Amino acid sequence: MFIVVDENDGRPIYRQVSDGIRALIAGGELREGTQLPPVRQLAADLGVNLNTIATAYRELQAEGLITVRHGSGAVVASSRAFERADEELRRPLRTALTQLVLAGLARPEIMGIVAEELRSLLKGTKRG
Amino acid sequence: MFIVVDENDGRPIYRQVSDGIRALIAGGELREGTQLPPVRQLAADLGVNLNTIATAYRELQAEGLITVRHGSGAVVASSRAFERADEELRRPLRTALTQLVLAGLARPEIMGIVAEELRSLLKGTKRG
DNA sequence: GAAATTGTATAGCAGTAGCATACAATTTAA
DNA sequence: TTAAATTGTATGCTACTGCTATACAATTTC
Repeated sequence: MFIVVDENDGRPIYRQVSDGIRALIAGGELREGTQLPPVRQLAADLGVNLNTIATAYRELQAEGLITVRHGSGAVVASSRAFERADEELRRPLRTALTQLVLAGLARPEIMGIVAEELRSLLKGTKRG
Repeated sequence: MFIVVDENDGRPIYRQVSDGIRALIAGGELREGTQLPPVRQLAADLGVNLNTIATAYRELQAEGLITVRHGSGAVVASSRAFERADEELRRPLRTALTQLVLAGLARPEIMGIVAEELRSLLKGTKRG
């Protein structure tokens, strides 16, 4: 699977995994009904423990994005997460934008990067 | 000081503090040469331990944004952080955008929110 | 219904976050 | 010039988190 874990990425591994899957769902690469790989397989692919993957799956399930069942496995349940507070959605955006500003980028440059990232994220979805 | 710590914010307190100060520097509210409050004072204001603030200050110093000296205190050193890899700047942006997409927002809505946040962030700076 | 497949629970270890308290450098002012 | 005040730093402790290894349990397959 189409996900990488990076040692020097500040995020914990399970979050890197869940973030990666979120991006795939948001981008339409993983559609509702699609079966996710078994925790053991994805764990082996990424070279981590199966419990780490299980944690990622549980997080996604808590957001309503996937369904996890014992003997079967994990399936994409929706491409829409449970509703969240506006502030909660804006906070990480602010943090990211702050770093871009501190990197010395001007407003139009920043808007360009955002548009570019959003385009690449949504590549393969009808929505936009 | 113009910063809040939120229990239910996933970030550790010292990161909430450093992020808050970063935003103030990026937005021009804190200019080069401006003295930051002593760790004890800011700690008392926010109801946390002084070491938590000290950790935040050290993080900002490591990025070149402030200068910390023993008997004196912390001073804003620059409104430009040390250079960072492009990927490192884009990653948190992607994560934030993903959440907006999963919240069901369409591309123009998302671009609007981004523009709005960027505007509010840069309010009070000449740059843009 | 036995074997294989798949997620779950438990236990342990290392690292992180936060706190209380003691220490050290610098500045202030007597 | 030195004592007091101010300001950051270091140490030690506790709770929690992230990750792992291993054992357990539900479901599916044959």
